[in-house]
Amino acid sequence: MVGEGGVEGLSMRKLAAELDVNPMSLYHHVESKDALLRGACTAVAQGLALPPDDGTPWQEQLRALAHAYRSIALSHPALWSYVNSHPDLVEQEEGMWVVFNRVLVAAGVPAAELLRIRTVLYTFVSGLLTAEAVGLLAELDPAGDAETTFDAAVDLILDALEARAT
Amino acid sequence: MVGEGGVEGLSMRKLAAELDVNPMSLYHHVESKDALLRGACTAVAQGLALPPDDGTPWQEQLRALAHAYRSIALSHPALWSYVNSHPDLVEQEEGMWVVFNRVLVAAGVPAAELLRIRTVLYTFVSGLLTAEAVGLLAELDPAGDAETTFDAAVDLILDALEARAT
DNA sequence: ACCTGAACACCGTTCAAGT
DNA sequence: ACCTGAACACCGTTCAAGT
Repeated sequence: MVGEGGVEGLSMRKLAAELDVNPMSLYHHVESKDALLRGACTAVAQGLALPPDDGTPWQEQLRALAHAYRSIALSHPALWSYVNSHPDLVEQEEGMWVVFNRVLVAAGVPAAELLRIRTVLYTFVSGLLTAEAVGLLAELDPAGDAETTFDAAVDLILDALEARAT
Repeated sequence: MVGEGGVEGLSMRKLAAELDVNPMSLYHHVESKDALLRGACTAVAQGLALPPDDGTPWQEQLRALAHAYRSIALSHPALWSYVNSHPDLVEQEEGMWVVFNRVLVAAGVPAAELLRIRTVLYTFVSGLLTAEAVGLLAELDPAGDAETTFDAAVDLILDALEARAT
């Protein structure tokens, strides 16, 4: 909500100015700039629309999870890149990891490899979204449409998982 | 070389202090802090060991390229994360993209999909390396070894490419 | 309990002045 | 051609003092 403007141009002083208040008054409601950003991150993370555990095939659920994640990530690119450089914040996304596990198990990933595969797939998607958020995607594939590229990426992951299951 | 110490704690003033010189003297040799960082980035990028075009199978060449990239990326994590948020710097890695193209063509990727596949694979690997550089990898998969995780990731990509080729 | 002004220790960068 | 000091417009944060 605050970082809506630019990227990381948020400053306590500007924020205070926008709120018509003394910069130092902020420190009565938040411990530090980092604490404020963390709060904002967990707030937007709440908006992640996790696919329910109905009977739909795992492929569809994985696709749904990926798109839900893309949706919130790109809704606040600045905050998301902040999350991505703060491991503890990523790990804190409890619900997501639970759903991710469930889907991968359904996909036939053996328990011994679950953590590794999950981590690899998460960082893969995370890398693509970072590229999109930062404008790298448009630079590397100017003719391509971001959404279809994302779909292609998810397809590629599904291919790999299915190849691995057999 | 300069950013060896921490992450982005490099400041023109500290750098000048370390060089026992007036902070403002630096601006006679470099246009700005950004220009300096760009210079450093292209300097380390020179060290990328591209796999030669001998007859070795594309799988091996792709693996070699991936590991070479990981090697320079992790040798200067701070600079690399700087590169990753500056699309023009990424694109500038001419030689790498040429080799990447050659390998993907050898892997049977049709010309029409080359750019998209290449972009997706690059951002995938980039995401994993970012996770490793920032400590996210260790947090998400504490028991895992970073190198074997990277190998697994490359294997997954090879699986997907092979599945796609048939 | 909340707010405030002054202050501290930093930034990147400009610019006029020196050698 | 190179260096320099002072200055500008910023940061996040502390702290003593106010209401």
